[in-house]
Amino acid sequence: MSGFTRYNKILNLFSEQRSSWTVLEISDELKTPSSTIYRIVRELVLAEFLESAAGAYFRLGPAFIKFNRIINLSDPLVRTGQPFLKKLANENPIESVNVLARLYGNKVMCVADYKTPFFKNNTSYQKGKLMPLIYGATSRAIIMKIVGKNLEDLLKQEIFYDDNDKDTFFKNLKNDNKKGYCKTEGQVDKGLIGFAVPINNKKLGIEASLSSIFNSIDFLPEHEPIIYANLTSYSLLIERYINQIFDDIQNYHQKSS
Amino acid sequence: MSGFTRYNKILNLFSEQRSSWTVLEISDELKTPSSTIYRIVRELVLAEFLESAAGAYFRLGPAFIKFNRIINLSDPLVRTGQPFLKKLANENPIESVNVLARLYGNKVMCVADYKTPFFKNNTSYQKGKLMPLIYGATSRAIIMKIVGKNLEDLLKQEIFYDDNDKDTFFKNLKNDNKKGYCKTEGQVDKGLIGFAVPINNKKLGIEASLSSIFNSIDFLPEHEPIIYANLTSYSLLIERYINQIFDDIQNYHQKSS
DNA sequence: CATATTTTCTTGTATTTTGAGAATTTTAGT
DNA sequence: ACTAAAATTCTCAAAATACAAGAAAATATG
Repeated sequence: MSGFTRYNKILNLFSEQRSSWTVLEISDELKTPSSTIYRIVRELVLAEFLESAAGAYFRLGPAFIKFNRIINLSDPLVRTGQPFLKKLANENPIESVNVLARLYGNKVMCVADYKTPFFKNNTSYQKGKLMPLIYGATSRAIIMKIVGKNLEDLLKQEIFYDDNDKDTFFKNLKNDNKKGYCKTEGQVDKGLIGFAVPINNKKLGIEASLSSIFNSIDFLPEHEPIIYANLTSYSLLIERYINQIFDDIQNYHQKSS
Repeated sequence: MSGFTRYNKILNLFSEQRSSWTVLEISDELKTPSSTIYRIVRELVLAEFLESAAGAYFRLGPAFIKFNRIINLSDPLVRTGQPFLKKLANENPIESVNVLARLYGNKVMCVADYKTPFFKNNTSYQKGKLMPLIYGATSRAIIMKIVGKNLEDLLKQEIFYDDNDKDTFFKNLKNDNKKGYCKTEGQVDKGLIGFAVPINNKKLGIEASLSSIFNSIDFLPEHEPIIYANLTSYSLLIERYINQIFDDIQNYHQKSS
C-alpha cells in the first residue's frame, strides 16, 4: 500500500451502511498494524478528511462538504444543468424525478437531481449515488455514445447473465443510439419508468445524460412525445450553455496569461 | 511536503474563485517540479479526487460528491437537523434563511441550509461555505460555549482592530452566553440580521449552532420573541434527536461485537 | 483512583518518494 | 496526414519517509 492508495483505502471504508470506524476496526479490515493506521488517521483528521466522533470512532470530515460546494459552484455540468432540472420537471405531464448523471470510473453517478413535490416513490437516483452501468435509461444514454475500445474497456468488468443477454444489450444500445434516446422500465427500481437523452461535450470531457423518471402507474403512452420533446430540447440547451462556459474559461485563461 | 500534506496542498488550490489548474500552474504555485506534480495528480485522478478537463486542466473529481452524500445520509448533525430547518423556516414570521453550522478547524462551516422561496437577498450562508469565526450570530453562538484554553487556541489567529474591539467582543460573548442566544446585524452581510442559538453534544463532539437570518427591512421588534422561541425549541429538539442517534449507534456497535 | 482503552512516541530498517532529464504520447494547426 | 508544440510518462540513483513492534503517555471509564 503506497501513495494515495493508503489514504483512499481508509476513506473508502466509510459508506452509507457503515459511516463510523475505530482505528482498531480499520486495522483489522485492512490487515495493517494499528500504529500505522493511527498515524494515517491522524493525518486525515488534520486535513479534515476525517473527524473523531464519540467513543474512539471516526467519521468523514467536513472537507468533503467544502469541496462538494466548490464543485457545485464551478463544475460546468452541475452549474449549467442544475437550474434546468426544475424547469424540465415543471413541463413534464406527470410527477417526476429529474436527474443529471455522468460517468464516474466504470459506474454512473447522479450529480444533480430535482424531484417534484408530490412524487411518491423513492428512486435510487439521488445526488452522489453510484448507479449500475448496464441498467436503466440514465446509464444507457451515457454509454450509447461511447464506441470502440473505450466501450470495451468500460464494460470489461460487467457480467451478463448469458450471451443472449449480452447480445440483447448491445442491440438495444445500437437502436437507442439511432433514435437518440432511451426508455427502460423497472431495471433499477420496480414500478418506475425512465427516459433519458445523452449530454456530451468532447472538449470538456463530459459524458453525461439527462433523464426523467416516473411512476409506471402515472404514465400513459400519450405522455411519451412530450417527455421526449422536453428532454431533447433541454439537453440541447444544456449542451449549448456548457459550450458557452467552455469559451468563457478559454477567454479567462488567455487574458490571465 | 510529506504524507497526506502533499495531496492536500494540491486539492486546496481548487477554490470557488479558481476551480481548474494545469499541472504547470500547480508546479509553479507549489514550487515543486512538474514531474512530481504529474505523478501526484495522476494518483488523485485515479482515485477520482481530481479529473481532467479540457485543455490540460484538472478540476475536483466526483469522489467529493460521493463522500458528501454519505455525510448527508449519516452525519448525526446534518441528518437530524436538516428536516427541522424547513419547519423552522415556516414558523418564522417573515422570509428567512435558516442555517445549521458547526466548527471546522478555526472557521465555522454551514452544513445545512433552507431558504424560504421568496427570500430576496443572497446570504453568505450556503452549505459548505466557510464563515469568519468572530463575526455574525451563527459563529458566536458556537464559540460562546467554548471556554478556557480551548477558546484561547481557537481565537489565537484572529486579529482584532484594537484592544477595545477585543474587549467588546468578549463582553458580548459573555452576555450572550448568559442569555443563551445571539443577535447581530450586518456583521457578515449588509442588510441582514441574524439570530442564533447553540447546539451541543459533548459525547458526539458536536459544537454547532442553529440560526435564522432575515432582511433587516422585513424585521420588526415584535418578531423577536417568536424567533427566539422557535430557535430555542428547535435546538432542543435537535439536541434530543442527536442523543437518540448516539444511543442507536452505541446499541448497533454493541450488537455487532 | 485504579484500570482499561486509546493514542502517541521511539527506533533501526525497508520502502517509497523525489527530481532532472530523456522519451513518448497527445494535441492542434496547416 | 504531417509537423511542431505541448502534455504526459518514464528512468534511476539519492534522499526522504513510512513502517512495525513495543514502550510510554494520555485519556476515558467505572
